[in-house]
Amino acid sequence: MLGEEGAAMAVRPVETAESRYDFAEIERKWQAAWAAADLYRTPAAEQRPKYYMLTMYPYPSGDFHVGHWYAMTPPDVYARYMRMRGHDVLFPIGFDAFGLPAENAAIKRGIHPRTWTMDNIARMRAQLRTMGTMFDWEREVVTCDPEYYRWNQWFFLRFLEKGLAYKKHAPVDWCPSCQTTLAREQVVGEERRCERCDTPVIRKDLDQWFFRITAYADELLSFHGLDWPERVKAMQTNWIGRSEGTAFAFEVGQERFEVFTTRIDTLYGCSFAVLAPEHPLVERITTPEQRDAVAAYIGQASRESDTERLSTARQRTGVFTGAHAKHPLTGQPIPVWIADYVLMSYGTGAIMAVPGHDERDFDFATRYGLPIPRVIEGGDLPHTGAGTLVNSGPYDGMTSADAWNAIADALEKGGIGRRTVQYRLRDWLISRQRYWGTPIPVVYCDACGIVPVPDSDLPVVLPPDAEFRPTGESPLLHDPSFLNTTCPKCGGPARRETDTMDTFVDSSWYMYRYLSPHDGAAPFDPAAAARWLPVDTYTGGIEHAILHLMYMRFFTKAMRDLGLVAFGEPALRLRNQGIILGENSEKMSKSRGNVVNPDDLVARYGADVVRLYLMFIGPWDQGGPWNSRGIEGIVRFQQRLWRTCLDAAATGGGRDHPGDPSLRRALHQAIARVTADLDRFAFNTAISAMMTLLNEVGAYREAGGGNGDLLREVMRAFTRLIAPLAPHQAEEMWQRLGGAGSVHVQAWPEADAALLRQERVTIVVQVNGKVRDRLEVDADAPEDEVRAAALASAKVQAAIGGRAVAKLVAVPNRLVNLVLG
RNA sequence: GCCGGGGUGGCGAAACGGCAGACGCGGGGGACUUAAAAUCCCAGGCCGGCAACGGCGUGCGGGUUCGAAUCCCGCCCCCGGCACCA
Repeated sequence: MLGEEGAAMAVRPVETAESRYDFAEIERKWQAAWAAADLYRTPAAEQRPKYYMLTMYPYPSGDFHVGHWYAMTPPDVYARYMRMRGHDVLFPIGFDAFGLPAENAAIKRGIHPRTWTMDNIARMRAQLRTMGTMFDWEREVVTCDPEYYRWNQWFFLRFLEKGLAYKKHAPVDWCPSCQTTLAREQVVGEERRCERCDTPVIRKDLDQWFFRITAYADELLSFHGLDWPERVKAMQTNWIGRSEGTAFAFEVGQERFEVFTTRIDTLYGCSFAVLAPEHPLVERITTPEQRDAVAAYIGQASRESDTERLSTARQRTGVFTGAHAKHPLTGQPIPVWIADYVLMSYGTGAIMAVPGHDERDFDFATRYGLPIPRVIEGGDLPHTGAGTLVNSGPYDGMTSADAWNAIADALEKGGIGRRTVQYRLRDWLISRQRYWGTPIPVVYCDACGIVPVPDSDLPVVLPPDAEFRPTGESPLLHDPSFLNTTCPKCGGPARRETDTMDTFVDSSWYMYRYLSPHDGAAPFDPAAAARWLPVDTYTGGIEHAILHLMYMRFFTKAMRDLGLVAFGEPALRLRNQGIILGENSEKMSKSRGNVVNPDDLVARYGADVVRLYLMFIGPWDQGGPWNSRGIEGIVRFQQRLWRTCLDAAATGGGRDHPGDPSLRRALHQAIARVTADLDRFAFNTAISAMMTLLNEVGAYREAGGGNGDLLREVMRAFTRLIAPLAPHQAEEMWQRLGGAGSVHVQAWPEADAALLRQERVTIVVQVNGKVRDRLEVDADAPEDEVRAAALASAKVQAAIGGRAVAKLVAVPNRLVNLVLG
């Protein structure tokens, strides 16, 4: 071509071998450059507003799968974005390094858990680097390091002092496969299976350590000031299970037992009472004639597993104790039964039965021929709703709501009962009968009993030369050097606690440890905490909705009450990722053969494309199936963006073109959209806005636009917009476009409202709400002008068909609706 | 049963109460090429029609409104959580 191109000739970038974007080379280059320049070090001095971006630290299982990439990309994007928006960003990473898989590897293959764990961590660190993440590795936390877990022990001791940690003999859940007890939260589903390994748990009576999370039950119900998904809040609320009711006692001769009810308004309908088979009073009140039947029933109930008890749920069974209790208001004797539909673990383990107005009591009464009185009018029995009271002495004629209060008042006045609140939430069982966890820092002394290990003796370190037995028993039980110690109080011989802590203890406060990961004097540096906490945005999987996220909230509240921090919530905003499914829309698994390996993807497409594609699939909290065709669309986008960038760099001078203003407007529209979309974690629409902008640049070139200055202006801004999502390519583009320094420390572009304004706008003309024509008019044209133009339209006139226009609705710059009479 | 979230083209999905289907995938047509790949362009909800155009369309039935995917009421279905919780 000679000199300047023919004026109207389309100028568009051409694909050549040289213009192909070489992701492998470029990604390697910039990852090395960033590391050498320490680009992602958290700023030490306070200069700009802080932003603490946190993602749930991974378990070092050995390899990241594509789900980890899906989980890790948005926090990285957001951290980069907030940095460009002018914040000092803290974006740390670490490893949740204690846990059973490491111990299983030790038992099976003779590798020490520490070796297994640290090897995995090394491999996963490298993978996280190939993703192009901006984690600050200087702050890495590895929870199996004594330097970390000593502070678990320190917190345990503080909790012990505060009465927030205690030991109790209690019926607990035991996983026979993991060979340890579990917290109630770790037993899932109707079949009561171990959350980790899916084995049905069994009940055991053991001495175990608990954290008193129930002390914060009410406070945990308040999510005030938290921007968390409804789903998570609902799950926690449901788990805590608060219910308001009335507690009162029944007298049985000299004995008495308390019951809890939420339906005190139905008290006059109580025709019998039921105790849980395990209730301590059963033995004392059972009459001699009933003794054999009761003993047989209790024996049968205790032999049955929970699963069996549940499978016969519809067939309610029970046995009469022979005893009678006195109705607190009528004084009538009512029979006392035992039945396994009453649980010892909830409320008081005893109930007042109101068969007329409760399904379960109705079934039971029907089966055993007990009376079913009606105390609320209307409908067939059982009638469980509210209504007007009958057969209720002085309360007849009252509504349920009024009677509820009146009867509660009467019981309180008579000293018989009181209003009270019950929770389903139980205290957090933290004892684990495993080796690979934090030793619980107490010793047992024959003279002094349970003695806490003094702070100065921390950490209590796991013995490194443990012997892992094929039986799966904790090596700590058989390690004399660990087991035998002296009592810190009396100096006599003592024995160490061999239980270790639930690994959820580790994860309950790791966001604090990132502030000063090597601090030898305190769990975290208070000055750093004041600067950075609480976490501004926290991301992770929905599977932790109850477990980790509730424990973490509890820890922060306990730390606040210990005077360690000034706030009560650790994370202000929470966002959950969805799950990436296999190409066949099923869960990815080796057995299904639909696993997508991220290392293969990175080798084939590069990290930027994988990041972009994962974010483009759809709303992040929704997840979705992998699509190997879909990622090719992102490859095309990447290549087209690259060619457009080279083209912009090579195009000369400021040759004006009539398309210039609309291209510049397209840029500012894209800036506005991408900014708003990233703010709301809508990565898919942010990317589509960038694709639209790229299409606009293509159309501009297609139409002969050749203003090189404008093209570079657009592409420099574009480069900054895409920098959080495709950090490597953006860095390379930034350099090619003549930008100084790293693109990742540039200021985020700002949309100019004046440039967003259009000179001409398209107005939709509706007749009776149906679109009949479109008009192009000047922006902000006066209404009567628009109205005249609308009425002048032949299409509109045809639709009106000579009828009268009764009403005209005009929305400026948008539409006119003609309503016919 | 209770709680939470959904239901929009062939597919993934967009849409402050104001042009439904942006953006992308797939399929279709075309340009370039000896050919293919790559790239670029065009069309693209469904039905009728060569077309202009018309009708119908956001799970179903009502309602509010000049105007509803969006708000309200009543259902249906799907996903997730909890579930003998007194």
